[in-house]
Amino acid sequence: MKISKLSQVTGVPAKTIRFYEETGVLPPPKRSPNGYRDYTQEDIERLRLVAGARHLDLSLNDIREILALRDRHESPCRTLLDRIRKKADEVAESIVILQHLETELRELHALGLTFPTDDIDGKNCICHLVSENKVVSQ
Amino acid sequence: MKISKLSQVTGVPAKTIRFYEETGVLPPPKRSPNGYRDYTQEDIERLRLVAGARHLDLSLNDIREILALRDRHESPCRTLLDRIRKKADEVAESIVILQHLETELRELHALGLTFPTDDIDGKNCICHLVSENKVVSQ
DNA sequence: ATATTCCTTCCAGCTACTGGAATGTCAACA
DNA sequence: TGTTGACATTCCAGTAGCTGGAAGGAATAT
Repeated sequence: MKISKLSQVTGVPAKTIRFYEETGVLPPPKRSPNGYRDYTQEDIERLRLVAGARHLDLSLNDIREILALRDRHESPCRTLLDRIRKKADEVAESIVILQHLETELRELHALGLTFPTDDIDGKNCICHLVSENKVVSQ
Repeated sequence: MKISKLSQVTGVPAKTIRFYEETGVLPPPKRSPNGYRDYTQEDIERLRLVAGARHLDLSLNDIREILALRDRHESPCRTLLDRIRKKADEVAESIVILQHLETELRELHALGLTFPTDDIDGKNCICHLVSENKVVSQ
């Protein structure tokens, strides 16, 4: 199976497949006599696992580790579960940070709307607020 | 004022200050006879604006634009307000995406916990779920 | 004199791709 | 047979925003 076919069945761009190979996420596949990459059914499964894990926003480093376990015929399930939990925690943290950030942005925006926007040197200028430490909390 | 002082009063690492200069966010400052960068009060204000905007997660491109307006003695307040609103919208979007992701991760984790984690080839293996399209929704 | 700290420049690396150039291969069609 | 078009290959560079480190010069304290 050529790279375009693998790309099609997995939804992963060919560019990205080559990139995964180059960075050790996927093993170099056999080559056809013409030099084209020739993938097997196993490659599909492996790439599907990679794509699934990426969809969960696991890092390529995590994925490399998980696949390495698999290649040593150890079940990566425990490790994978750990990473998923850890990732969920990280995501939860990010959400909190972003919620604060959104609040801050909306408040600053609302405050800015009450100002004349052209007094570049005035204390009321939005630019001034942006450089204020009071506003730049956290 | 040397770079370490500017770094100290703004909280921006010296490395980052040099990086900002290199990438056109900050203008090259005067140099002392010994070749050291020599900053003024204005540089403090400018860097504070940059740091404040970065804290709001505005991009360096946005910030460069805003500062360019300022350097042309136009008030960047309207532009800045626009960017802040746009950024708030983007952040809101990210939050929704991350919330979905967290839900998915928690569900997958909970589901994974109910499986034997060692049947590497079994249908119940968490790895299998990760590569399933059903789970990889969105 | 020496030790320490600060300054300089430059180069490399991080994450996960993506775009593009230059070139090669293959199948179909006139 | 020639040519077109869709694929394939490699390699290089760029994205965002820094950060780390090496090699060397300069200022300060003991």
